[in-house]
Amino acid sequence: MGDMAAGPKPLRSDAARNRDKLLVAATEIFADRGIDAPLEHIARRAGVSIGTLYNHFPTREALLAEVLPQQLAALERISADAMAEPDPWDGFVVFLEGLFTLQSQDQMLNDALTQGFTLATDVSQACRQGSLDAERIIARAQEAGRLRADFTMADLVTLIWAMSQVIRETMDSAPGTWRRVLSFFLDGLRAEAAHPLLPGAPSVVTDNRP
Amino acid sequence: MGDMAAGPKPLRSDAARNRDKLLVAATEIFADRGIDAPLEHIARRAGVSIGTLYNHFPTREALLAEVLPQQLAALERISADAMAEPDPWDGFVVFLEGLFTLQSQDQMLNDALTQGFTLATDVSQACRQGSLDAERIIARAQEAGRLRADFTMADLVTLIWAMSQVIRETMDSAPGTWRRVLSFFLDGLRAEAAHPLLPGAPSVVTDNRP
DNA sequence: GAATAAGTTGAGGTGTTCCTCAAGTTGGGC
DNA sequence: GCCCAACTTGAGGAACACCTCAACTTATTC
Repeated sequence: MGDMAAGPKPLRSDAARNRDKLLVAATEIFADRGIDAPLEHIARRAGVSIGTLYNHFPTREALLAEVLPQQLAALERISADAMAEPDPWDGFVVFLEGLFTLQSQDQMLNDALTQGFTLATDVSQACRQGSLDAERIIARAQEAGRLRADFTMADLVTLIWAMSQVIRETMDSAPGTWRRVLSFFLDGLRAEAAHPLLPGAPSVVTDNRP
Repeated sequence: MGDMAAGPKPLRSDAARNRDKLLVAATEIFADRGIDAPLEHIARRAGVSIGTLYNHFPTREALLAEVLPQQLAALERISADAMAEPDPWDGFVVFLEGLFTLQSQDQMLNDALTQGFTLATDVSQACRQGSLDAERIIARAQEAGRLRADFTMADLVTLIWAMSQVIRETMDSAPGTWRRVLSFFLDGLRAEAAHPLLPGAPSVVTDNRP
């Protein structure tokens, strides 16, 4: 009764348990080894054979598609916090700080946002949602005359690329370095700091990734 | 007579030819495949067996140590140009533009500067020389009151990390993007743009790499 | 033009990760 | 308690990159 909409198939109890163990293991391993961590490590950590992993998740992307959105959800909370900030510039800053804090805590997220928008549909879907939020935060700060007018969504993507590397490189030796870089960068994003772009810099930004 | 100071050993003619072919091939392959390119590719491009490559260069680092400084030399010319610029700020900008132009033209250099000061002694030696030049350029711009006072050499290293990723990511799809990011960043580095750092940002910079 | 030291070769061993599949195990309905 | 579909297992094949070394080739010297 009522399992008409259950869709796929009910899993056997042991299979369900293994699936969960795999998801937990994947979350951990991906978080600190990054998105390219060997799947064998995940299977081992889950106490399960590699065959079982492939049984449940035929590709690495399938596994990521289950694990990533969970982390990506944190991003929505951050967007909300940012919009809740009364001052639009502060909101923009809160958003960036939150975003990079997440990235610095989770290598998977860092990789995902970098390599990224090139992943499984579920994932890029979540990214797209994040993009919309970001766009609103940017627009609000610009309308208030606080954020320089020529800053675009594509520039945010580029900034994410830049910071992802800084985070990767300093995570162990000097965590927090990214806050310093961000401070400098933010000072260049204030409306009153804006100078003409360097000659040769593209002024029309072809959207970086679809 | 007079080969007392010749040091190592005179190479046989064919060996010398092969060595040259290897260096040329390495320069090309490293430049567009990056520092981790398979050594087999280099041997093949040189028209020589993999054994011969290992014969001449026992490790990847040994090969890099011959090829990199050659490219790194371009950096010295850029430093010179920068110091020749009458305006200290312009000099600073010229230096950064030159540096990143090099990086965007040569994946090897990009990787080397990123991963980098962790390489063979010859290489890190050359880096150290570059560091000294950079330090002078920074100091000059700061003494003129143009570059914000809290910008350090370690921040330059961090900036290089950041830009290396931007360059890697946009090289094919949108080259020149790095100029846009640099424009924004520079606007944050002007003395008059300086605001207090974000809370949590390290204000004393432990030198990033030895 | 022989002799030989110098140099070259590439098949093959090592290690890593990917992924598959035939054989074995087990949950759960009867 | 039996049975079978569902699930698990891990050895092993494929791909790639590393590096070595015994057998071969060649430049040079006399």
